[in-house]
Amino acid sequence: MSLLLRKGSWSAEEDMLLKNFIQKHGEGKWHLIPLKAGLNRCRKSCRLRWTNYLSPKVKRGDFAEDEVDLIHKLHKLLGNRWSLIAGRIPGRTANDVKNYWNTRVRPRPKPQKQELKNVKPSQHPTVSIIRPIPRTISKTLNLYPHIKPHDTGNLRTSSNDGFRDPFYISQGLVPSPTLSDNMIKEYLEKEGLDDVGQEDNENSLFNLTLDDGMWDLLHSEHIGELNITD
DNA sequence: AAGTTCCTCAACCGCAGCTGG
DNA sequence: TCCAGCTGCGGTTGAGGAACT
Repeated sequence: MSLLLRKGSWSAEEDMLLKNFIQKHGEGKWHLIPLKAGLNRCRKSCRLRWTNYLSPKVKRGDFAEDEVDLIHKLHKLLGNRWSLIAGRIPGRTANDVKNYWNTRVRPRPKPQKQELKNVKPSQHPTVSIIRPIPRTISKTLNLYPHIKPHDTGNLRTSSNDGFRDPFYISQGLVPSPTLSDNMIKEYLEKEGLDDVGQEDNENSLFNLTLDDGMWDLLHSEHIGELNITD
């Protein structure tokens, strides 16, 4: 007899089963949930339900003004990298941010039926999709073995020399460039930004997750040459 | 009051990256 | 090196409630 997995909205009972399982076993064991929690749901559905709705970390309600501001700034830098953006906004999930952006910021007006009729096939607009250039980094490459891998990739202020600590992208195996305050200031001015991300409680200007797209952006036309220090 | 359209957001789908055998 | 399984991500859909006619 084949076991059909349930789809659609979650019941209160299912929520309770999922909560109980995660309280007992912790997050991350998604493959065990359908088996051990007594839930007739696929593991993807369970993970999504927890991360987007049931987790105590999830903040409900409307976005505050500063959250909206941050979303706009980060989207300008990162594009549709919803999980990265959400990672900078405590309590908000990638789904929240994505939904917010698609419904409030980028509402697509539905074309009227008459308008559709009037558009000939040859007049359909062409849309170019620009994606970040994929960059493969060897996991065994470590140019600076004396520096321990850093797993956050956050940009932080260094001591008093005007330069920021080296940081590491991805798995933290490749050293990043070091950016001077002037370089960052120049970048923010060019982009019309006053600040990005969250204030560090020390003396940093900002604390920004630098992913591949941002790396390429900084590395190419916006900042110019970057220093690499050891 | 009833029918229709619009809007929101939870949930699904397909794909890519990672990991371990 | 290949492959299968797992996880996480972004794009999209659709149910259901609100607003409008």
